[in-house]
Amino acid sequence: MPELPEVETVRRTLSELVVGKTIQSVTVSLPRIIQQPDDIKQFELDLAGHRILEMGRRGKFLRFIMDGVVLVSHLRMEGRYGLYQSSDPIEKHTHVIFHFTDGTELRYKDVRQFGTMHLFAAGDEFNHKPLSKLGLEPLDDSFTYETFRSVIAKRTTKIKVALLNQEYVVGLGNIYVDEALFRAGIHPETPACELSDEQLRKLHAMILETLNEAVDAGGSSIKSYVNGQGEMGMFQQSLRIYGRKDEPCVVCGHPVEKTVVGGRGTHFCTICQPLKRTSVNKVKSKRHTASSNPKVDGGVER
DNA sequence: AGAAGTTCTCGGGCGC
DNA sequence: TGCGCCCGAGAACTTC
Repeated sequence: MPELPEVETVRRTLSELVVGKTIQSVTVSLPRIIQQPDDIKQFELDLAGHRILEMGRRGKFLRFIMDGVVLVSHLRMEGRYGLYQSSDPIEKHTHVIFHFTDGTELRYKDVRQFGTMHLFAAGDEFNHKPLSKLGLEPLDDSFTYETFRSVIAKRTTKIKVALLNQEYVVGLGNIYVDEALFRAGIHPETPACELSDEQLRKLHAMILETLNEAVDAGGSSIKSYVNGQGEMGMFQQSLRIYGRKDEPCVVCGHPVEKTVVGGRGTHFCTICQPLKRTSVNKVKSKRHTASSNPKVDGGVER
């Protein structure tokens, strides 16, 4: 599925396509997509008559901000949105349709049926799952080296796994984690707590660089991802390590390796991203009271 | 057959 | 021993 750059691209596209439109009715043909409220009929009823004011994003979640309600949508692996005329034929794997008063409709398609939608009263969405426990927003001012280190540096898990955990930093998925680690020259299986200050700084910078470049390019398109207007993102051409198994490393020419880390296919270069077993553990300088959770929300409230 | 861009849940291990 | 945190494995589903 889309990671942050793809979701951001979809958000921008949907801003152009559906902001200002009023929902006349909603049709749900695959109930499992709707997580909140429990009752599908209630979901359909609660949305009818509402106007879309703005498109927001929190991590990989889209927010349809309406007058009084907010629809939180996650595309998971293969969810896609498209704007259609009501007369257009319904394509396969279309699970939710938002019928607008102007005769157009926004359709949600999802081959693997993993996507989710939650409906909340406006402003209440951040108080509940799935948005309540999300970590730092990497394109927000709150994503400084200091806040990044505060959530990552003490983790004993592999750095790739830590970066994929949305409770620490949001928006990174399998592609961009591999890309950022490659650019930073860090082996994906390095325990996060063994990274030097210098490595963490480099990693923080490369996460920003990779995500910003990808957003500017409109995201990547590995398989089924297409933005709201049906165009392919261009960043795929800029991927340096992801999907390049056995190809020569763009830096050193050594064949790119692929393994499994945290259950995910993982690409890396053994030369450019060495796994140091030396573990010259740097002393964790003054760690604050470990138990009192400093509540890192980095929320984009408003 | 196995893997595919994600996340949730469950259970075991570890430290306090 | 008990509790909480943390981590790894498996599951959710369809397609190629």
